Amino acid sequence: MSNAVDTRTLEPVSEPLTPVSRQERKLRTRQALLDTALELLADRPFATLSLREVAKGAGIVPTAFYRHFASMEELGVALVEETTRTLRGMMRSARTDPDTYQGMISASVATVHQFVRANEDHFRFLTRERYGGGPLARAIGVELRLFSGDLAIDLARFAPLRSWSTEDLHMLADLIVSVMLTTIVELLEARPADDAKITGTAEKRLRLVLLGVPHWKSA
Amino acid sequence: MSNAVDTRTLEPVSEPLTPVSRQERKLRTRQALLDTALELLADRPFATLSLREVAKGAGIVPTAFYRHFASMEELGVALVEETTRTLRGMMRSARTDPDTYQGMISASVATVHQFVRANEDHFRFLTRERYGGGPLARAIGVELRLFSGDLAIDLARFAPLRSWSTEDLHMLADLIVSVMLTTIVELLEARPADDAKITGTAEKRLRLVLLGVPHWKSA
DNA sequence: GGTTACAGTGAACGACTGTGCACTCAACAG
DNA sequence: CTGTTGAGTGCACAGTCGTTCACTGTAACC
Repeated sequence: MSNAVDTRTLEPVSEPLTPVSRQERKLRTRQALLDTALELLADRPFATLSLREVAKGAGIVPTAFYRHFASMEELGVALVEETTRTLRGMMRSARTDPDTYQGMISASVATVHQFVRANEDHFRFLTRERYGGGPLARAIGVELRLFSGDLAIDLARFAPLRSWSTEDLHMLADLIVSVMLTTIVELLEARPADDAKITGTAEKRLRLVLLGVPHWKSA
Repeated sequence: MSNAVDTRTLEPVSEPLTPVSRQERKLRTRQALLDTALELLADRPFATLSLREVAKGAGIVPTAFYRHFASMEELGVALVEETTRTLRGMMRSARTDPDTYQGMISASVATVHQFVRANEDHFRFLTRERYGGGPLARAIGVELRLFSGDLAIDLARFAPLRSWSTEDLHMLADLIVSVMLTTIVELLEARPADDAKITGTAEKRLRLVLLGVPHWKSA
């Protein structure tokens, strides 16, 4: 019930009695840059971030930014990688033994719910930039396709889907991913009080989709 | 096969022999502002547009912009209204007599395809800003919910859906809308050569969803 | 212990931003 | 015909932006 991944590490609690090595300091400022960027991104698109404010938020002077990234776009790519790790963690966590449909559905929705609430910034960034255009959207698109591909492979292990063509499996996986993305956006837009209703609807949608599976003919 | 809506009217072909009234000139510059904005938005989010470049594109000086909109945000809202008209036109065009599922599915997908290709800028703007945050995303969200509500009412007329609760009807409508949105994004990201494949997949997804309908129990 | 590598500094640049203000000049109302 | 209205102009302003360059101080290396 608590295998969420939290990457927030803004400040170490203890003073650096250990004088902290040089490269560790560097890594720390790099992470501070990523963290403040993600924080600022809570309510605006990436393209409106300025190098200067990210640097200021991380506590360094603007020009020092270049010691870590060649440009804001490069930071954006790093951000995609970081948030993508969360996504993969979620997938790993949701992978379950071929059980009943209903069990799989509610477990998956619960996992999504839990990861979204534990890493709101990451998912906000991902869903916001997914359709935002530019290189970030493309990078996220690639990642989501990989994700969907993995899901297709997982689905192939279920008995009723053994006979499906890989094309149809991908179609189903994409459908499920798009339902999940919709759910994620709904969660991010709502107050946590409405979580139960949203996850309930999500489960219904997935049930309806999977209800068609036994009657599918590829035509 | 050609009831698409094209709002592009950058320049009138004929010289204004009719001296054009004052308010008509004003409307024309206003439209020029909206048109250039939409054009610039083809490959970047709205938040990165500057008042100055929109004004320049419309052929007026920056300060004259304020004769038409109090701020860029107000122009954005007007843009949402404009693109939303296209969306409603699409819905009107897709409304069809309760026929076979398959007929309804392919007709709807064809309508979406046709409208997207005829108004790429509008749909690009809508899908880009839908998740972009800020007041525009909220305005678009409201509009999409209306759209989904209308669809739910239409769905209620189909025999197999007569007995469904309104809640479940909304769930189904949302599901269909999200499939359609996914399809729209795919169309906008792909070259027109791949249109057939994309619409084919879209039809499959809808077929699968509707296949579950007869077996649905709200549970 | 002397030297080097390098994260971070601070001033400066040219370009671009939104907005205020006084203006022009043609369509309109009386 | 005369006076008013208002879309569009031109200048000016105070900020912010990304990026340059020469610099400082210290951890790491031989």
